Amino acid sequence: MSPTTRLRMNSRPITAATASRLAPAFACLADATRLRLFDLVRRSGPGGICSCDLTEPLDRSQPTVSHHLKVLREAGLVEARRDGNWVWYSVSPETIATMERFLRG
Amino acid sequence: MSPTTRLRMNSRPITAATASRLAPAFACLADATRLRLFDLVRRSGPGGICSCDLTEPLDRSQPTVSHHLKVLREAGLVEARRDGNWVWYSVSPETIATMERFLRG
DNA sequence: CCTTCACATTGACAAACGTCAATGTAGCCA
DNA sequence: TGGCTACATTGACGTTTGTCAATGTGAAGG
Repeated sequence: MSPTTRLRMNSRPITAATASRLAPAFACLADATRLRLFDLVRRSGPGGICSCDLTEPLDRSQPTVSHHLKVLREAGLVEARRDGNWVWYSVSPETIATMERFLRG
Repeated sequence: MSPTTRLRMNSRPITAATASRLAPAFACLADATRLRLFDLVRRSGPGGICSCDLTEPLDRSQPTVSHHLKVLREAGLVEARRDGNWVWYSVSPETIATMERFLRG
């Protein structure tokens, strides 16, 4: 018989469905470029940062940065606000808080 | 001139090197199966959980579970302790704490 | 209109990833 | 020694991912 069969768990493990909702959020920060991108957006404060100011510090092409911003936006890590020609990105705190709660256990 | 050129940042953004060290930790939890695997290990408490008790609740083959455990171990999220034929896995808290600090900002 | 600027989308490609069947390895016990 | 058990490794496969060049879109200014 397997050794932990009779061990009691502290609480229920997360379901496969919950994991499938949580994993994409972690996947957002699984790439170094995207992690730095998120970091830059977060440090820009509540006003946000313009997309055009992100290409140079990341040393990536404009389409690549645009792609990563889309991934971050669709996962709910950042939000975009249009102002004329410019698009300002800022942090959307809810998903980050969910990830933090999971890590805390 | 770009709109945020003269904005002052709260502090320095993380370097590319730091991001390259942090991203693999997030990549560990970027897959739903591996996230559930980590969750199961964590809930098993300080004594850890035996590898053979992880295959069935995850509905994955034994080599797949073994592979994911290796990824988690090499990233410093879990640690393994051998006891005869069995291998017990438990959480290694340091990397998780680093991820948590990053999320907190 | 026409141009320019900021940003998004498409298409393509190499690299990385998740998965399993098959096989290998190491420890226990008779 | 031989066999059984728990786990690791290998090899192969289709899928996903990060990247950029080329192109598209939409808003502002003349």
